[in-house]
Amino acid sequence: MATARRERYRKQTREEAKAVALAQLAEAGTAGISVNAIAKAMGMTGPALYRYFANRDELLTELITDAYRELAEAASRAVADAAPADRFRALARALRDWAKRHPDRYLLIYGTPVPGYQAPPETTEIAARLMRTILDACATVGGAAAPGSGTTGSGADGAGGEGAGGGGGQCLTPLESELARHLEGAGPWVPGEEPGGELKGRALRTWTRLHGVISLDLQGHFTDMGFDSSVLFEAEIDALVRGG
Amino acid sequence: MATARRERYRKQTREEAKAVALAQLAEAGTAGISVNAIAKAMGMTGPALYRYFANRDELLTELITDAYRELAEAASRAVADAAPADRFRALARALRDWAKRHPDRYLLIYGTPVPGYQAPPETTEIAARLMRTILDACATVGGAAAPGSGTTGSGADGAGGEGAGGGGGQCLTPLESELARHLEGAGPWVPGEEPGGELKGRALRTWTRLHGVISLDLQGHFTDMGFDSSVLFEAEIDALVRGG
DNA sequence: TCGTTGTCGTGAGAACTTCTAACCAAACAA
DNA sequence: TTGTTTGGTTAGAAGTTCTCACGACAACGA
Repeated sequence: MATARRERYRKQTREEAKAVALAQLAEAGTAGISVNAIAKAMGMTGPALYRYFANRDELLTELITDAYRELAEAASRAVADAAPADRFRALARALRDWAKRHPDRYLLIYGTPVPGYQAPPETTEIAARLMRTILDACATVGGAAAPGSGTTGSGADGAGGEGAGGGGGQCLTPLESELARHLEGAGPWVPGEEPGGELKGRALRTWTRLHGVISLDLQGHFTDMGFDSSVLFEAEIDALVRGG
Repeated sequence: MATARRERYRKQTREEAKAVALAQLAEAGTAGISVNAIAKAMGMTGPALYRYFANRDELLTELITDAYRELAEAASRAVADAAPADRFRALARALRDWAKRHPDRYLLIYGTPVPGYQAPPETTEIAARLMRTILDACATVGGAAAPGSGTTGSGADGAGGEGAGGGGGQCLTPLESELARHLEGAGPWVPGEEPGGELKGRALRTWTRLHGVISLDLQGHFTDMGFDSSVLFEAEIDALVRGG
């Protein structure tokens, strides 16, 4: 099995190329990633890299799926490490922490797509895994107690989220209930048993709300507004565990 | 004043160039905008366009500020045309409608920024105008009735949003109140009198939440999930007018 | 040990890109 | 009419992605 050496070497240079690409991404954005420059930084000429990546897009795609996988892993690890009652907050904070630690990579996943770009099937598989994590975490907050649409989620141990305030949580607005009904029959989001419409609605809200503050924060739209974005983020977490 | 002819002609070709650029943007993204190709489509050679735009970035910047201005105008027009009680919903829908009508231009404003890029001062002026519109619309929903931090917003005619459901709206979670306190002293967001912290918090929540579903929708992250994003959007509007 | 095979890297080059420089003609101003 | 400004051209530098033909070298079978 001397051919294993080659395999290892091949993988090694691919990883090195991706590392250099990440450095370029951080300091000059997606457009700043140059195959030629990467090769030069690695001590070889441009065309040599085409032995390892078919074209620039393949390299970019690999960067995207890697980032996506890491984000999903950070999320599920945070959930696994937290006490049941803290899972939802831990998930939210893990998402934001990862994004703040790797802003360019987060925007690589959730940033502006190229019109013709088709996400590879592996990406959708990772998306499903992340969605599973979000759904499970949502099921731990207040969950399963709601009437009507049955939340057939998996880990539904109703621990509830330290209800400190006054108003009754978990009461959906009319349109939120309509959303739950609308989502009831929505296609297979995750492998395994499909959760109920209300749980899906909660997951969707957490996803979009957290992404809303994270992305605007990363893109610098909060600069010069004189406030700490983490306070806003924590308030949104609070609103989510409260409002369902 | 024969020089006015030249001024007019100059403006005209600039507009034509931007129109061609928008077409390229729609079908190939930001990276697909080529000065050379634009010039060729207009019937001239590449370098000729450099008489009208200093470089590619200036053209891009003009596209961004144009889009930003149009979005802000669409928002304020929608608010102005709506009855006081419907202003908030009208604003939210106007933002989404414009984004769905011009997806690439919305992502030009709120999409992935180039690391070195510095937004021109006019951009921040437009951002302030849009924030003013959002703040005013937020002041019409439930507003001004909250105790504590005084909402010194301008058009605060408390019409309220058709409270159909049961639970009492406008009760902030502990962390939402903390956000309001935190925002109380935040720097000058808008020209004129500065609104109170609670109102700012509401505006911030509507901004980030609406952007969250709009951007994920435009970037195609909802495809193959089998639901109508407008239902989610309406539910989020509902949650905003309810939860403050 | 020799010969074959497959992989890796090189330099050359095509077809692009942005952007500068030099030049020319037409339109405007005095 | 003369002079200046403006808009267009071609040429070219420096960069990009990516293909191709060639040489060098390691791995493998006989």
